[in-house]
Amino acid sequence: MSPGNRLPDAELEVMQALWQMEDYPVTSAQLMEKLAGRHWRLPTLLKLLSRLEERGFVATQKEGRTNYYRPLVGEREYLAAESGRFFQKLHGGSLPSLVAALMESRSISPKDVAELEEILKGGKGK
Amino acid sequence: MSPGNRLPDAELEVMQALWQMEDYPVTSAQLMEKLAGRHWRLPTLLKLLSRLEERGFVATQKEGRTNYYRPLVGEREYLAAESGRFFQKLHGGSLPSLVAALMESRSISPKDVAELEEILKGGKGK
DNA sequence: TTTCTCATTAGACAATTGTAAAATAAGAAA
DNA sequence: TTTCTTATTTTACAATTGTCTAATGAGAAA
Repeated sequence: MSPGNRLPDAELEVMQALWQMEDYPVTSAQLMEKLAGRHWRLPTLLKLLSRLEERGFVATQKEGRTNYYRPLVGEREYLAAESGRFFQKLHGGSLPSLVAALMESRSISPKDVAELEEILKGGKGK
Repeated sequence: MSPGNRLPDAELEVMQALWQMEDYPVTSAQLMEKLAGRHWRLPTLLKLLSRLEERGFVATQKEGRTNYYRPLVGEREYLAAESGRFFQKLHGGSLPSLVAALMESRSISPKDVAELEEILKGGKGK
């Protein structure tokens, strides 16, 4: 089944760190390192991981005192679901509306869009 | 100053209803009508409006017993800010990533993108 | 002017989120 | 086997959100 809901910001950050890992499973120590910038206390990260487990986003496997984590939901999968929701909710499914907003926020330029078009030419057309 | 933060879902819905109104100011009764589908109790809507006022999203002006509301933040403005945030946070500012996600969620087709390109040709280029 | 109506404001409350201090517990070290 | 370490789990808590019910209050109706 697909990711049903938006993740809270802090949990999303943990998932993003997890998705960046080279291989699985990983320990909380490895995640702490990747998330060093957040200056979280270890229990904070662990709590977020346990909530992510409840949500079905990560699987935990314990070996003695240590926990090993791996993602159950892929990044592509989550980005697709969440982007679709955002697109519908805020732009009513209008691509021109979305692109206009991104240009207005100076997030993209017309050139970006043109380049994108190039890439899509020859895509799995329909 | 620009809209600093993401609006909670319920408040966003109120703003969307407000943005759809023909002319301002409007009363809570008119908003209730536009939001009929939500089946909110009147105090619920009023509370959301008061929170939106605190945030600086709407201006309230009271005439005797009645309140009149008008948006202080425009839809374009909010969509630009929020879309930019979303784009950065989830896609790291990568348009290909965003478009791929939208295609994967079946929210758009390559044709949509092609049409968009048409529209942009002749845009305020650079 | 007394009372009724109904919009607005105040309170209230449970659920969610962000973050961490205190309590556990299972190996490691003595 | 006794004690120390330190990852994990429990608790805790304040802030935010979604929705209401109860309390107000200002015109309208009597």
